[in-house]
Amino acid sequence: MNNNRITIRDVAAKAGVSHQTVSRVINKSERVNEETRIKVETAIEALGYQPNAIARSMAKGRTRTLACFSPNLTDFTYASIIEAAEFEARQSGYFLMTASAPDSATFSLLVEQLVASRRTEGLLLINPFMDERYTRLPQFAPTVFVGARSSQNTMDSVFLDDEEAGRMATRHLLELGHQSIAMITGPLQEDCSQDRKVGYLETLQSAGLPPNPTLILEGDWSATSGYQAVNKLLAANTPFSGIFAQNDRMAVGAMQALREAGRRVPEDVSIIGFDDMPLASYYDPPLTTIRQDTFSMGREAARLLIRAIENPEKQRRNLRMPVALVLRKSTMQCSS
Amino acid sequence: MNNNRITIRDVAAKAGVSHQTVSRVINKSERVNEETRIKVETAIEALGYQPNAIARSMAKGRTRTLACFSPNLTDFTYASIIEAAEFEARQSGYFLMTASAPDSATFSLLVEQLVASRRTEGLLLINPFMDERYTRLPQFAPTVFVGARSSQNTMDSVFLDDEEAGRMATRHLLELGHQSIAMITGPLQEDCSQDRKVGYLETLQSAGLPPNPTLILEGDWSATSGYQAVNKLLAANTPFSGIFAQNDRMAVGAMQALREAGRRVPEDVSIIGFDDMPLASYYDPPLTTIRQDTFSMGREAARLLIRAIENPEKQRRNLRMPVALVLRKSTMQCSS
DNA sequence: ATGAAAGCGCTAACAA
DNA sequence: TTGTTAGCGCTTTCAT
Repeated sequence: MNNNRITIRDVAAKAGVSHQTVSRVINKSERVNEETRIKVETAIEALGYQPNAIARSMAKGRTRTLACFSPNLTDFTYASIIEAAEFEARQSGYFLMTASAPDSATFSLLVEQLVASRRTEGLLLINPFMDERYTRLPQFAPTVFVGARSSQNTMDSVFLDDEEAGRMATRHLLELGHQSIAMITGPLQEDCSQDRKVGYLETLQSAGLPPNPTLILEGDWSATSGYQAVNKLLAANTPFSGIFAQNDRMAVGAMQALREAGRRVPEDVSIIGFDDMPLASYYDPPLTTIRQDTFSMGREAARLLIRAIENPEKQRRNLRMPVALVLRKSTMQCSS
Repeated sequence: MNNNRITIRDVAAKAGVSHQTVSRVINKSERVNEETRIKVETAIEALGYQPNAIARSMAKGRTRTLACFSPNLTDFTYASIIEAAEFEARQSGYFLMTASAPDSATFSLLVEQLVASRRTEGLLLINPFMDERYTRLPQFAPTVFVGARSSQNTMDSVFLDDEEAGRMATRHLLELGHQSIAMITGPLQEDCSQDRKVGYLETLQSAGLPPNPTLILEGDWSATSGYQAVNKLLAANTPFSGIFAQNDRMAVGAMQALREAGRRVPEDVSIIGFDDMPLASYYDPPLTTIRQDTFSMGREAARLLIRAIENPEKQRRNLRMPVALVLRKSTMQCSS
């Protein structure tokens, strides 16, 4: 591994110019004579010279690298946001260091090693809900929240219109004639779970329906938790003809439990999910759901972060992203 | 954004020592007196000093950063490998720059910007099947293939035992009495599709069954392609009672097509998938499949890469990872 | 055990 | 237009 340890000076020597001129060429500076530029480019080609990005970062004090932390990299929602952010960042010449931070200890360590150490110039924080995270945020690098509002005005954020989403899902079931609508929430310490719940409660209230606490169950986003929630619901013997699951995985778990209990979807129970995950339309029945545009979220988050890095004087923004109802076959007119 | 532009020299001044001594302290060098160490640590604490990783990289010629490219970041298989690799890398003090390289132009650019530029010390290449990629590999940094054998001995690789997987799936259907077994492959330019096909053909042959070309359909891993493949199969009017889909998404698409055609799974047609994707057990019926251990793959890939970086003299390895049959409800005894 | 000097490969600022 | 001189913040000699 002799490496292409060819430096700007080797090129300079070969081309018979100063290393600075080489620097001007690789930086596409205007102030360089056509002839010398060609000489330099020839030398670069001949030697196979590649600029050293670390030395460049060192000299310029900029790494053009962003950090991106999320609870994990496998949930489709996260992965999709990251993919979009990476794509958008690259358009602007930035790269992404990704890491999963399942707990706050890991998170703090990552902030120190990737952000405080100046390896990266900013942080994209996906689902920054948990525990003491908020207190461990980077001190000197801009941060963008994805999936949660930033409470202060010191930070950008991109998040869903979760209240409206909760209203939308609930309204859909109401319009189909359902009166007893159960809801399976995500972990209630997460803003989005709370907001969707608010939308649900509001909509029931507007319809003059009192909320029934036994119809509200807390899940943890997993299919298993949706499955268990429905079993609990069935055991409670409270009648219900509709379910609003705050994500598709829990909806799928719920469908499984209903199937096992001999309740048909949608004939006996209508169910609406959230996310529009891949293959949501391949379940039996295809899942009616609320779609979020993860691509736009990732893209906007990256844009905001780069803007915060390059124009720190501009005001921070909080982008509320729209959601959409996707009608498929898991909901229908209430028959009871 | 005044930044914590506190340098080693500020700390040195505050502690009344040379900057070199500070360097020794932060590098946990033995050769430093207890008292001075405490003085320095106090100064570090007081000033909130954070070592600059870029300057460190510059001086040491090492970035402790790995690049990881995959066709995308959202396919569960890829995401899961990346997550595991990132986790493993971090255990050894390495970080990961991830990027999706959907085509070879992007790939070449990324190799240049992330690897040739020495931002990263090695490359993890997930599914390096396509086009001219092989010719654009990094010249001076070690590379590990994930999901394909490296043909030369100059590179590590981690891949599935795809032939055995193909045999396993086919044997399972044969043992259930199925004689007409269709197969939906992935893109045939990918090694794994080819290898799984070889396993399928071998197993049929051992059973004395001649392969039927109309029963072999090429998909592109998408659910839609599985759906279309089955429709083509039905249109061809060739009888079949079993399907081996080379991934779960295509299996799910296939189930959809069968459902629409009024064929029951597994009563009329048994179907086995591949991957054991999340929620595979939540379909109706729960999907029998071949499981791959993506976590181990990512972990081993990262280990191999770090080994190649730190011990380049050691021989490259090609790890063939085992797969396992996961029995669920989408296959049953052949009734015809 | 500690310090001084040199240098990693580049860019910025100033001269020529 | 080009070259020279200084760093960027750290580590690595080599002295002391």
